[in-house]
Amino acid sequence: MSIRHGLLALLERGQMYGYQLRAAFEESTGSTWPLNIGQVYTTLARLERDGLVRSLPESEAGQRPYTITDAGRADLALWFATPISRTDRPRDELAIKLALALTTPGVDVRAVVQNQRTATMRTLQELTRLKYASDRPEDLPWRLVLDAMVFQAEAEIRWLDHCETSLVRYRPAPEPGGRAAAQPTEARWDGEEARR
Amino acid sequence: MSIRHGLLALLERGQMYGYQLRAAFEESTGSTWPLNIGQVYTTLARLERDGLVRSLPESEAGQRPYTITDAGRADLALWFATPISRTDRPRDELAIKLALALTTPGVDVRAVVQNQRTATMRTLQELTRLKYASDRPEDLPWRLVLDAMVFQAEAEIRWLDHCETSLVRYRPAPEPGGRAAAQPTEARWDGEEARR
DNA sequence: CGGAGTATGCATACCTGGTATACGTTCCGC
DNA sequence: GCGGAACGTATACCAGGTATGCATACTCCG
Repeated sequence: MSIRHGLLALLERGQMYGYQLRAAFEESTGSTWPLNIGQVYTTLARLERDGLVRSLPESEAGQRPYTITDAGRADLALWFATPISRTDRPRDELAIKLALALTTPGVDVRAVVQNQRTATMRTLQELTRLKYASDRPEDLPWRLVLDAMVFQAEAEIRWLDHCETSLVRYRPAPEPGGRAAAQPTEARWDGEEARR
Repeated sequence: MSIRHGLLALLERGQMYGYQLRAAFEESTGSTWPLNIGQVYTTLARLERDGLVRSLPESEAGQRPYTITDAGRADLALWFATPISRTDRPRDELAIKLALALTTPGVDVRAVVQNQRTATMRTLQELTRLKYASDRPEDLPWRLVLDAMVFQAEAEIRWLDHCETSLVRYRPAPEPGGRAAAQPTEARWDGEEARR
C-alpha cells in the first residue's frame, strides 16, 4: 500500500497529473526507488475507483490532472497516524534464504554468509559515498531515506556476523554423510514434525 | 522471488506435496511469515511451467508430490550463490512515509515518528520474549530469523531517533502559514524542480 | 531544413505475490 | 452418527511491478 498513499500524499500538495507524480515521488526519495510510470496510472485509476481521488478534465496540453478528495484526505491522515506493524512488512528474503540454507543438503552456509557480507559492505560504502555527495539542507527527506538504508545495511552486517558465530558454535558438521538426497521412497516431512 | 526459491530449497530435501511444503516452510521460519496455501499451488504450477520442478503421479491418498529437476537444482544453487542486492529489495514503506510526511502540509512529523517508535519498541519486546521462549539448539534457523527481525527493529529505533534529532535541527517551523492548499490555478511542480 | 535523438505524457498487457474462498476427504470425540 | 478439526487441492481475484507501445514536442547537429 505504499504507492497508493505516496500518491495521495503528493496530491495533498495540489493537483498533479501522472508524469508529474512520478517525478515528484522519485525526487522526494532521491531516486532511490525508481517508480514505473505504468504503475502510477493503474494506481490512479484504482484510487479513483475507490473515491480517494477525482480526475479533472484534460488540460489543453493533453494532461489529465487529479485531485485528492475528502475521503482521500481521511485515508491519508489515517496512514500517517497508524504505525507500520511487523505483520504488514514484506518477508525478509535474506533471512529466509539463510534459514533454508541451514536445512538444505549441499549448501555451504558459510559461503552464503560471506558473499552476502561483502556485497552488503559494498552497498554500505556506496551509500555513504552518496550521503556525502550532496549536503544541501533542503534535501533532508532524501538524506533521511539514505540514512534508513545505511542503518539497515549496518544491522544486516551485524546480523551476518552474529550468524557466523552461531554457525561455528552450533553447526560444526551439518550432515555427516555428505549429500543426503538418498531416501527415494517417501517424503521425510510428514507433518508431525511440523507442529512445534 | 523468495517463495519460488524457498519451495525449491524444500524440494531439494526430497519430494513433497503442496500442503507439506507450506508446513515445512512455516516451520523453518518459526511461523514468522505465514504462507498462504493458495500461493504454494500457484507457485508450484509456475515452477513446473518453467521446468524447475516436475509433478509426480497422484498418490493413492490423492496427494500430488513434486520433485526438483536438474534445472531447478541449478537455479537454486544460483540463488544461494548470488547475494541479495540493494536494488531488488522492496521499498521501505516507513522511509517513504517519513520522507513524504516532511513535504506534506498539515502533517505532524514528530507525532508520526513518536508513534512509530513506540510501536517498534513494542514489537522489539515481543520479539525478545519469543526469543527466550524456546531455547532448543535444533531451532537455530528459527532463532536466526528472529534475530534478524530484532536487529532490524533495533536499527529502526536508532533511525527514528536520528530522524527526530535531524528534525529538531533542520525543521523548527515546517510551513509558516499553516495549511498551504491555497494555490488553485496551476500545479506547483512543473518538472524543472523535479530534476536535481 | 530535415531528421535523429530525447523528454514528456498516457495507456495497456502481462507476470508475480498475496488473500479469500470453495470444495472435498478423513479422523476423532461426544 | 454427526459435527468439527485437520488434511489436501484448486480457483478467483486484487495489488504491486515491469515492459512496451504510441504519440507529441523540442533540441541539436550536419
